Amino acid sequence: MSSLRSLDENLISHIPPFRKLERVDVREILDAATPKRFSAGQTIFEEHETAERFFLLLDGHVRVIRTTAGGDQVIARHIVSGELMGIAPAIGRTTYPASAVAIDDCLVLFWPTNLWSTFVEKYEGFATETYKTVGERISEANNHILELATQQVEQRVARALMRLAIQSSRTTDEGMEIDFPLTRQNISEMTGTTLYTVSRLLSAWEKQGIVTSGRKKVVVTDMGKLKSLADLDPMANS
Amino acid sequence: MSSLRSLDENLISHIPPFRKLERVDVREILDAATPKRFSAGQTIFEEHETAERFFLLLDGHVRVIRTTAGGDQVIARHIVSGELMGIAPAIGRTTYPASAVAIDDCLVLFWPTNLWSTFVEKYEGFATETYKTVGERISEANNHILELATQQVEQRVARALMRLAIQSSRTTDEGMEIDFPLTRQNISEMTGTTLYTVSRLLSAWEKQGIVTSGRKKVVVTDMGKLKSLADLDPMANS
DNA sequence: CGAATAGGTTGTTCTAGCACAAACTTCGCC
DNA sequence: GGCGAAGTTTGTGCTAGAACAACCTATTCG
Repeated sequence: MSSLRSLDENLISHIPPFRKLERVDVREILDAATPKRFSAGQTIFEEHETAERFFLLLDGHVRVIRTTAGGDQVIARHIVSGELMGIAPAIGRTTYPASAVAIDDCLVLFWPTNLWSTFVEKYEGFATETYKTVGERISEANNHILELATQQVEQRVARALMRLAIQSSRTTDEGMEIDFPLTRQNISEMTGTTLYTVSRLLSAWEKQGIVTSGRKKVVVTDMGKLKSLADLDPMANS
Repeated sequence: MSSLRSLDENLISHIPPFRKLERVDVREILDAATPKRFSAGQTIFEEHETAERFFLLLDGHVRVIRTTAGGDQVIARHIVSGELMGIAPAIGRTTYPASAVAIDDCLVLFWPTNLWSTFVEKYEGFATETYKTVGERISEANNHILELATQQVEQRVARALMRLAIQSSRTTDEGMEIDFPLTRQNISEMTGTTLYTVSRLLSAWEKQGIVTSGRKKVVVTDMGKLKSLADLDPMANS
């Protein structure tokens, strides 16, 4: 009760889907929300499971994962604070299309799925903003397809690191440090390659001063060079 | 005028987004629509172009294409009759995310984009149905990513053909014939490989009685075998 | 504190499938 | 009815990157 009351309106009032709302509406939405903590490694929801809730990540990082029949894992995306997740109802699904696991300790709010339609009808701008989010995720997915179909492993890994650095890093004196634990294996699951190849690439890049990396840690020290690797056209050898 | 009046309500009344509508509503929607023909090879809309219209394909087949900076093409999906396309407004975009070209002669209806919000508000079930469509396309895209990241070329091509055969084929005495012109090059652009590799695969499969193929033509003669190729787990060699 | 475990590196081998080349077939069209 | 363009086949390299193996280094936890 007291923990519910303690949810501050500023927590969510700046987040896109809620940005255009009146203070009272935000209050209402918060009152309907349940906050929950997940510790690193915990599963927030599972692929194929009935989507009984949708979530807003307030703090921490979440990995969205799909698994093949053969047991291979693919990391579809990373969710950072301020993003909605598990929004199956938005796209007419009753079931989650992927699993979500907490990378570090996370704080989320969640609502029962049946409230989705209420939100969409009642709160001006909520629908448009979330559909914009959906649209962005479609574009991301399509770009990912384009990359997998046309680019070399080196470029794909370069792009993946660039995106992560832009999406979720802190700037240190070394450069842009990706601010959640990230293994070679993780990177390989984002790019459709093997942890060995990623390891070799990182080693090579470290020698060229493009990145610094350690156990579960990657720092981009020269974004310019990384970008030029990502943009390299493999066909342009004329 | 007379061509407009000639649009029959049965044309669209059975199509998911319109299925739940009253006859009058269907009439209204048809009256707002412009019909247009495209001949084989014509571009219906182009990637990055401002999305001024959304379309319903009434007859024919459309290829949805994305092009990389390096000039490579990727076929994102095929649209068959009865499907909406160019629905950028549904996902909060003002611009088309891909190009659409007519594979054979096509008949489409289109509406100005600004009618989208009217449709969503005014017609019960239109929103839910279209968001379901959006959801299906997201799933498709994610499956495609999974495939590209984890499967061998042979499986990807097998799957692509399976899907096409299911989605758009006529049954002849030979088997399921994909009912629009489809080249080796096209298949390679759907699966992220080269036309040479596709050609070799088709030749091999033809010898095994799985497919029959000719110029711009593919017939699946043994869906069961094709499916077992698609499902083959490359890791399962123990 | 020391063993177990998770993560990382690097060498070696091997092959799927790309690249390029060349010839063949089918089709549309003047 | 024959020419050119578009589509297909097949052969011959060749290499990116997967697979496997072995070893190393942090971390964690009893």
